[in-house]
Amino acid sequence: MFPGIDSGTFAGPPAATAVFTTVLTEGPVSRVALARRLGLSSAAVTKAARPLIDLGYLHELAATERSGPGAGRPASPLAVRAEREFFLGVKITADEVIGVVCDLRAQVHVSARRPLDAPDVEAVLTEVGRLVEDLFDAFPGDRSLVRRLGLALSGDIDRGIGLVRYSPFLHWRDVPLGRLASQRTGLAVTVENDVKALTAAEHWFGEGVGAESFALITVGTGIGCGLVVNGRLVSGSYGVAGEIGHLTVDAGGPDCHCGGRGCVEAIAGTDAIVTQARDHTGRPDLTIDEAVALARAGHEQVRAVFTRAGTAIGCAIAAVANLVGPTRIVVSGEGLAAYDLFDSHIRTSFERQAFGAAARCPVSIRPLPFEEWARGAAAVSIQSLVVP
Amino acid sequence: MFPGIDSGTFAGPPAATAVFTTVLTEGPVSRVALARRLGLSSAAVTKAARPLIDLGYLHELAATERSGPGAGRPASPLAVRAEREFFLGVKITADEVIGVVCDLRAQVHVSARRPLDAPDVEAVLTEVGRLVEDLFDAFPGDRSLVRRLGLALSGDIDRGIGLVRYSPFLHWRDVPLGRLASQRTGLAVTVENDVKALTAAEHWFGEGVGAESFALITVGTGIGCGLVVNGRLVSGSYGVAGEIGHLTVDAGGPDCHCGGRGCVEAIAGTDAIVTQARDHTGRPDLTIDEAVALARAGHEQVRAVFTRAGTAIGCAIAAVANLVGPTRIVVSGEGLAAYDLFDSHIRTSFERQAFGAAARCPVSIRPLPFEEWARGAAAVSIQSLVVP
DNA sequence: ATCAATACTTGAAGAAGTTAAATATTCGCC
DNA sequence: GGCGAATATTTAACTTCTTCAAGTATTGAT
Repeated sequence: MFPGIDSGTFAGPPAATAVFTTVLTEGPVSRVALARRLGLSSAAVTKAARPLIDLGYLHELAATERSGPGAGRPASPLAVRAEREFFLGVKITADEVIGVVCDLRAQVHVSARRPLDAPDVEAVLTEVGRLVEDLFDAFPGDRSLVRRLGLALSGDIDRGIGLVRYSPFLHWRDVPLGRLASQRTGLAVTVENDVKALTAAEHWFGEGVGAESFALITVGTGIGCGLVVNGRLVSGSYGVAGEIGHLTVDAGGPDCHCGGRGCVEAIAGTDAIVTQARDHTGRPDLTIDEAVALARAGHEQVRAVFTRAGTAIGCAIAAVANLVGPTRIVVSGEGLAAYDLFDSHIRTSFERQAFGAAARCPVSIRPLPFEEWARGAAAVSIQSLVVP
Repeated sequence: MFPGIDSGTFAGPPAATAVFTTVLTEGPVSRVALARRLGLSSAAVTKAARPLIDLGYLHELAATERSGPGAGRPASPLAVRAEREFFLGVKITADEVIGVVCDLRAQVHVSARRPLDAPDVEAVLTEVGRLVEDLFDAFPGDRSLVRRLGLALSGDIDRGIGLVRYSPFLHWRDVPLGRLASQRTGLAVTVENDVKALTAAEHWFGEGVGAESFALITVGTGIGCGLVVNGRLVSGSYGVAGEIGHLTVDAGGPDCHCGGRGCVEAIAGTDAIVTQARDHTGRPDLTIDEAVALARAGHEQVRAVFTRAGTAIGCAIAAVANLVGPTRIVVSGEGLAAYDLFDSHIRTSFERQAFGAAARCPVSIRPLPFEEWARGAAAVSIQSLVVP
């Protein structure tokens, strides 16, 4: 029924899957609360939970809080035994691979990175293999508790079969990365688009928990978007989804390499910001960090570049909110290291452009440590354990 | 188990619902094909289908085509008995109510309309009541086969409880239209936003059949969008979804009443087209029909207005395609009566703006008879029978 | 006529969930 | 300290739905 450590996937009756997923994502919950939440009888929850407890995936917490006004038996909340199993997550970029080891609750225990010099399949597999070894070496726990590896990279990915359909930055087409990495490492491998992986992580373990629908906007060199609608990740039929980088947001904006004009990416992408800051300072070698420093120091024109970028991002978010109406929105990415320069402008612009009540949608804005991408990959791997 | 004509909702075991929905939407299918399609055993399909046949909702068709290479018992495809039950659908606009009677397959049998002079709740209920009477009078079949009424109107609607949260054009807030109309007519009433209703109709009975995800763009006075993602209609958390009218699509476009500039609606909305045509002809009383006639007759500048509108619509579609990646797209609405003036420009612009393979997404463009809106309402009513 | 192929049906067996009753644990109150 | 009300969990009998395996039905090809 439920798998021992050796069996491949984790398939059980629907109720068991629902119970496990809910406990995993929504923290310790009593059986009665689970029953209410999932529309099951409490008897069904008891039965579904037992094998999960026997296998060590769940355990009972000591009763803590008193519930009602007066009396009653205290609940014994079910919680995930986070250290029952560990998961590897690796993000592949053009010039390095970044990896983490996470527990069942997607907490990072170990991380590592390796440079990547050639983008060919063999080189990537080799470096991923070495990175996995590094992670295993650094991992203090029992190796046999690690059976799964998630890979995340930018591009058109078929998660179901672990196929990289097309990766522009690696120049790959139709590479069966899942199968290859599995042969190389001996682990069960999942492959997912990086933005979608991050969205999945946020959906199960971050701010998206409990939201019927939400949107994750990533700001960096490019501007991306991951969507969850009706509780499910949006995949897109033709390998395309969440492409918001080339939405027009500023009628009088700069030309974009896509051929359009005033695209978000041409205003708020990291490269665009650097280019604009260089123009305004006359320093052709200005870096993004220097631009941030200048803006913080009060350089009017450079500051205006960030203001404009924040406004552009706000417009893009509003477009997403108007179209799909998410319950909440998270804005994240390396590009938000200069968070303080963006925050208020993103919000103001969003609220002005959002339609009616959509403006009330909570928006979280926060920078994203680079390891988060790898954690996203691990999160997908965790999902693949629960919902194969 | 399954309802006789008197019982309220149509709730059965999951397999029965799945079988009925599939036969309803995907035409005659054999039991074996259903089993494969739904991941059930053929025994389960047989058992699920029996009560549906007994109740007259399904029937067996004569075997028609030979299947495989040589031999085998021919299939007896299951089909919906379309005239087993009929459904009323009514679209409410600012100045009239339009109604239809549809069969189970959403084929229109009767239609009617009545003017509406006051937009207050009482007046609308009265006219809807009269329209229902008109439809009943004109309906040639047995009245007892009609038990359900769908209402569709623009605005923020809670379909679940039949509540009109906010309707700008009627100036309504929190009107429990479902309950009121049910009391008035004695029918089971569903209420849905008009664009979503049309999307639902297209999803079950139109070009959206079988598509995991698709988008319906309506072009008229406003520009709207209905979405189906992962097989489910997108509702939006704050009463907002599918608002694409104010996407910026033309950097140098005209000002829009929303405060922005170059919005789709300010370029391709019916009012915007008329305004532009008036400017170009110097005739302040020009109607939309006259503008269409002029364009068809070759009036350069007026023609250019339509070209520009088509281009703007194409941009908007591309934005939707890039964000959610639908399997297919339908562009429709009264505004496309001048279909021939738009078609190629919409396509060209869409293909230019769509990202990568998304440009391959099939786009259907066609005008929409006004009764289709009422049919959409009826379709929601049909859905409410099957999936309460 | 017989065989192979395919479609459908049947009845026994099994899985998953429900209801109702029993058990467990607490609080407030005497 | 004991008792009753309140809440949580478990147990056991039962219901429902589904599959499995074996049979029946119907056809084309030989």
